[in-house]
Amino acid sequence: MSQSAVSRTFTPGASVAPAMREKVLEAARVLGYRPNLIARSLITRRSRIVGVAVGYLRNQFYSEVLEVLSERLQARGYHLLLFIAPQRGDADPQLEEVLHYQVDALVLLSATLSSRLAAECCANGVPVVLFNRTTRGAGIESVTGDNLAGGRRVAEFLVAGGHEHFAFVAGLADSSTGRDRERGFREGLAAHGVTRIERVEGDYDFEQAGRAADALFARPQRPDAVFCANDHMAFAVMDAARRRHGLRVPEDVSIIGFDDVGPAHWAGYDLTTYSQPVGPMVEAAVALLEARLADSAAPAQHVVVPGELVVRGSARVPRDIVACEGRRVWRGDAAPAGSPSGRNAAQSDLEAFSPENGGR
Amino acid sequence: MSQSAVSRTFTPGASVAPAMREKVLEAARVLGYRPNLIARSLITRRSRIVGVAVGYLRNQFYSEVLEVLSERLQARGYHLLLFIAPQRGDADPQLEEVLHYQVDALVLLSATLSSRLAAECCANGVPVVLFNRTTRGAGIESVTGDNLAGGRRVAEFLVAGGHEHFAFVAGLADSSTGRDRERGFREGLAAHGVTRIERVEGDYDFEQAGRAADALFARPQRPDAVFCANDHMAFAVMDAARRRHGLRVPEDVSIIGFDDVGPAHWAGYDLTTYSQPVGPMVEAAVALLEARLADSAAPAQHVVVPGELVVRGSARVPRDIVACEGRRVWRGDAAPAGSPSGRNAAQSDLEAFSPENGGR
DNA sequence: TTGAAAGCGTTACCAT
DNA sequence: ATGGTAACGCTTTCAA
Repeated sequence: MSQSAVSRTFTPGASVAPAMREKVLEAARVLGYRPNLIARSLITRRSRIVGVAVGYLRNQFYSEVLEVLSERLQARGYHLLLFIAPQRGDADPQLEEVLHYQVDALVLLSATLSSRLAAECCANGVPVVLFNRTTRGAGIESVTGDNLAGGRRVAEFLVAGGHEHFAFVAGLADSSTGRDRERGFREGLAAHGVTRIERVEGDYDFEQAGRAADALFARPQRPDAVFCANDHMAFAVMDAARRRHGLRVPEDVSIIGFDDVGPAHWAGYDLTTYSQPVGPMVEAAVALLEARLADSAAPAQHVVVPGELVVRGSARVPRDIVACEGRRVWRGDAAPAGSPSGRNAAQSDLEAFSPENGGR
Repeated sequence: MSQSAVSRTFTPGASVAPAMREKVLEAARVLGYRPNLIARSLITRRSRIVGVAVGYLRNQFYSEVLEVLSERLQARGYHLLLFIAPQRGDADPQLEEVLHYQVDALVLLSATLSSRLAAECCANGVPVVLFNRTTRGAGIESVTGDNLAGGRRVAEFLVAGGHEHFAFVAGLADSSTGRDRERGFREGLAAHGVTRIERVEGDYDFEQAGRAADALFARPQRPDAVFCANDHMAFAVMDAARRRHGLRVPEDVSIIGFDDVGPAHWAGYDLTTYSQPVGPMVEAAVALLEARLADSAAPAQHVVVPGELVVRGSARVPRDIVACEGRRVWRGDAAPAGSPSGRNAAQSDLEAFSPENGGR
């Protein structure tokens, strides 16, 4: 039988007689033959490989995203060539190699990876999706959480909780995500006349955030409300507060993060945080990718996926907090329309405050 | 200029005149030309791609391994095609697709992935390295921590700490790793005449481990020493003990894990655990891979990388504990020869017990 | 429905 | 040192 027959057998929907099909399949079984996808991609000019670059996996947010992204992409028949940026030094030259594999698209999973490369890919006709980051450059898709609204809502919540001395643990300076969270936070506080905010740099790094917190808690006017640019740093800040400065959380100091990663609901931290819903964010990224792959002329979009304030035990709660479906919600000014409120919800879920559910 | 000239320009160490080299490079710059690694691999029959399959990334051990593995592989010019096994259902058919990309080797990063596929690859001449798992099947390389010794040492430590009622939170039944840890634990206890061990199934899953712990702590004879088959489950067990059963750790119950993942040293958990050193384990895996790639007839090896008991605050310590270089070590019976002990070490590092260093 | 032949971008080999 | 050409394993096009 001919090459063509074999090709058709392994091409879904090709016209091949059942008899021939069986013959080919049988021969393949005997010979241990597998179609070589690399050779295929040479002629079809589609590798069905998506390059994924990520800064670090220690921040669980990225592990979670990678896990879901991989699942969704695999479900659509894509495979994923992983690139993890080295700790120190410029990642670009190495990342560039990924492009040599003729990836169909590139997902940049990091608040900090260079956008020079993104622009270059884009110029070469390789769709790029920035995940958890934006850029001004045209033609580049991006998906982020609602950093601005999140920062603002955290500010509202902390003000309503009666806090007086505010601090912000920043990420990296060249991260649009961190900047937006900070801007939202500042705007939210400014709306209540608060302009003085202690600021330290955590660099999105656990150890560095711990040191920054040490400095913060040693200042003469110790803050009683700390907003961290992500959960990963918030854990370090909580460690510093409780273990090294003898502070009780939230009695002495309230700490709030951003992302709502897995460990945020672990009892050891029980972190109040603003969520970035991984499922919807990944779904948006994949949709953007497919749209672009189908029509390369489609205009680049920037999708903002809404999150919510997840009220747990690491921050003092305002008096008007309410229990709803086993969790605490705070309406504040910014609650979505139609969200439950008032006595009924509170009534029906009073057990929400039992220790099992995050009461403190 | 010819194709050959271009090829040589991009082949390190090929003989090409500087003038020609420049000419080619200049043309490439103008045209935006990049060598197509896919086409190259078609002829060289080496893709420089390593397939990496992993069960889940929520267990930080695997995120950490993936991060280091990626770094080491990239440093050697390999790239990594990632496959994450879906939560439910058989992963084999999907994983099989990875093989169609002509990967140079396959790393199975999971205590539970099927070994049928491993055998098949091996038959096709694709080297396979099992990471954190072994198999009886011949021809398959593997790297594990010292599960047996670890389990035994944990047993010794808990006995020396004066515990009386022991429990084991198991992983999955078809995991050689989990079985070895349990066997070591049982042997270690048996050496001291303890044969009664409460056993629950945690399935390597956070939620399941939490439920298992709930059952455990509700039993009439509550254990005062719990060994968990990995850290990931130990966190859940600690949460259950402290939050849902009002138990103090380690006063009421000692909890010990296995792996020494990042969060184990976070103050919220401060977990005593037996380490699996990620760096050396990955190094071993890569060495195995390269040896096999260089000489495909080399006999398969099974490398066991030694770990150590990392003494922190989640388990009651024996009286003969000693401070050494900022950390607590317990000599017990199993200490490596030449490890520091006695008054000098203890003396020189008394500050090891300050709060900053994990004292409790 | 099937087969023959061209061609995808590269390297290997052999001439020059 | 350089160029020509075959080959890698596949899909595509065209003819039968």
